Amino acid sequence: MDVKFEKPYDPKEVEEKIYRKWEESGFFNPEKLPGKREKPFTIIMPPPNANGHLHAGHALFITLEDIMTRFERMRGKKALWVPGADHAGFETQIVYERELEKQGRSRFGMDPKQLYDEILAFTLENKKNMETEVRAMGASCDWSREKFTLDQDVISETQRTFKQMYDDGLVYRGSRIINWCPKHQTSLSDVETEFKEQADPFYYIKYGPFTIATARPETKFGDKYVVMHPDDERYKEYKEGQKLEVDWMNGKITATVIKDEAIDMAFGTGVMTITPWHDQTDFDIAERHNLDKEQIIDWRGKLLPIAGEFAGMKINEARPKIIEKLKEKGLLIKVEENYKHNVKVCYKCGTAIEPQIKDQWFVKMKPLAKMAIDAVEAGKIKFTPENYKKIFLYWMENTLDWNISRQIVWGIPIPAKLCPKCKTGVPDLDDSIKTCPACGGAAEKDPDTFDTWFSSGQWPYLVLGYPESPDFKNFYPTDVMETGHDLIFRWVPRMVIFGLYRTGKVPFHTVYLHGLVNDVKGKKMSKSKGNVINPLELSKKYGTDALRIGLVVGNTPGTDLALSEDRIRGYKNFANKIWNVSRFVLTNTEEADLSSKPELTEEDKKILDELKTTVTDVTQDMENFRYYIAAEKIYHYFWHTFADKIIEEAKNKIKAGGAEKLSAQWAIFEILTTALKLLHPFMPFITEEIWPHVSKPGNMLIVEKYPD
RNA sequence: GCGCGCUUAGCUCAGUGGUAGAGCGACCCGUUUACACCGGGUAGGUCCAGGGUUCGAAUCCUUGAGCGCGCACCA
Repeated sequence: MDVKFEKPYDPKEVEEKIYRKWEESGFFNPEKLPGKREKPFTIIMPPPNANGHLHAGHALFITLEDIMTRFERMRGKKALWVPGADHAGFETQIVYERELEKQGRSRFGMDPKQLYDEILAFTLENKKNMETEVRAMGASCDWSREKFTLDQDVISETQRTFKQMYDDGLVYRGSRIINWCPKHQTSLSDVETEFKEQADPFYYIKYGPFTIATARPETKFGDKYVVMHPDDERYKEYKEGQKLEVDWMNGKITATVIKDEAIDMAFGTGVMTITPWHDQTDFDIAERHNLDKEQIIDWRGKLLPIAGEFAGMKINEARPKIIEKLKEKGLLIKVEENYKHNVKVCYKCGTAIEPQIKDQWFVKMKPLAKMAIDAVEAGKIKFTPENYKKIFLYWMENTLDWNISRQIVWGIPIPAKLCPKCKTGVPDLDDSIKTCPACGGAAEKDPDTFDTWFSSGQWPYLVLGYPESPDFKNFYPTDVMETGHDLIFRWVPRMVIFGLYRTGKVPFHTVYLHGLVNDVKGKKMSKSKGNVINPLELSKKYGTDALRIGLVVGNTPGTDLALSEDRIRGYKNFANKIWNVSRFVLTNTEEADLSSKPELTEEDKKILDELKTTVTDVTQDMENFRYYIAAEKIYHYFWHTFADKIIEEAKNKIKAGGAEKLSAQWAIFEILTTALKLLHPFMPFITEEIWPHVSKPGNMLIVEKYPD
């Protein structure tokens, strides 16, 4: 045995070399694994965005998924972990727009083709960085199967899904209220918006015989319907459909009385006027009563000619002027300052969302959600932690139709033709439709792209080459979907829905949701706060193994982690401990003949029984996704039982010589090799580095059999 | 408003019916060749509060308080 270890352990020298060794071995590819392996174990990696560098959250998910993969590989499964890269539509386009801004350019007015090509080049560059960083984390994923979300087969299959859903009546073209971001000039789905609490003045305005209240006077120019609850005694003299002459912002108008139960009698005066074009509730009321809808604010957030002298003004500029005018006209009754309400904003830029009516493609969610609910209730998908099942079901039961059109170039084109005349839209996969099937007019290509989640929701089966590839037959459904708990709404339900819809099977059997990685104070990391911890730096400073186990120990699924450097430093010391224990064991067993099991002392038998108990215990935790506790148990056993007690006592036994010595040598050697195997999923580099010294040169721990 | 969590040692958090745990930090002692990236030891907790179930509750039930998160609404 060769015991020429340097001291202390230096991860820098080891990690790259070991990773290369793994890649050259081919063992990341399940087909190249040694031995007969029947059962597959599959994880599809949530593809990191190819628009920047890895952050701490990536480091955590790579570690967890690598632990799962390495564990199952060592247990003799055909382990497959497929890496990917996400073009990340809207997100990447925003990142690139910032780049453009820095150069004094803007995407608006740019030729779409040129913009697309520039973003593509930018993305491919970042993709390379991202891949290098995933490797640096020790990910044992099969690079030969890597997929990019804009690979041609992914695009084609995504587009086919769209067509199929249209044919099945699950996708429709609709003129409905959507979330419009005036800065980014695109519509957004509900999960791409957030609510921000804001304090604004609340204006009480005279509207004929009524008083209405609003925080948004600038939308009120076209309000010609006044709505109250049918049971409201205060207004029972007014009848549905009754017309009233009202002196309004820009002169006299005719208002119509509408009765609708959506009105909250207790709120404000119990009367409101509606702006169907710019408000969901108002839109719904207008739909129910078949009322006119008129656009007041344009796509850039400026007032239209209906606003009279205010036309062309931005909302914030117009508002005080409008209030001034209302005052002059004697229409302003009172102002309540500091009215707190929630404003919907774009989740990326924080700009107030302007609801608008727009012709878009929508997915009818109810029937799809039903399939997902049934699958989960039938136990076909399990959640870790379990309470996310409730959250999943709750969301699924309350889902709304999903707008999948985006007015950005960076994405998968919606394969459809639109008729500018009659607004009809039809899918067209092979660009063969030239005239509108409804009115015969010239059909134009839909310039929009899909919401990223429309394609990434199909990721599990697209990655495996659905429907033709043998990989799909061999590895689908996958075993685990491991992702952040913030994606429980954005991503997980869509994968379940699409998986069931297109393949008839759930895409995965287990959903493991990790928490967010926050800074040491538990605050969310963000560039603007300057509290971002770069995992690559930690890896360089303390070693990847230390980073990995530091991210996992005590980190229960679903719970956010406050990451401190101290924590990682502690595990660097542990790596060094492993190193030194290995040196000790090797130097003290070097001349011993351990080719066959010697007669063991009673005490050593007991020690080895205890090892077995630990193995069983840890294995059970591993099988049940309790990595946070498994890691801690191995750590504790290795350091405070093995190193502090067993080895300390072994020193005397070795000195004593004879049978006692040989027994002790056998025991410590056995414990070391077993412990290295248990540790390998968590700390793959150092354990792999040591392995040839305790095994035969050339043997690799990555494919050793997990102890039992 | 609805939903989901959390509240345990100075800090970060495990534990989830049977005499309170870890890491980090603090304090004291110790350089016996695997390791000072170390070893030995010490201090520190009415396990948020009240009520209940139980032989026994940090753990189960119930009420309440505080905190966090998600969803929805807000004319």
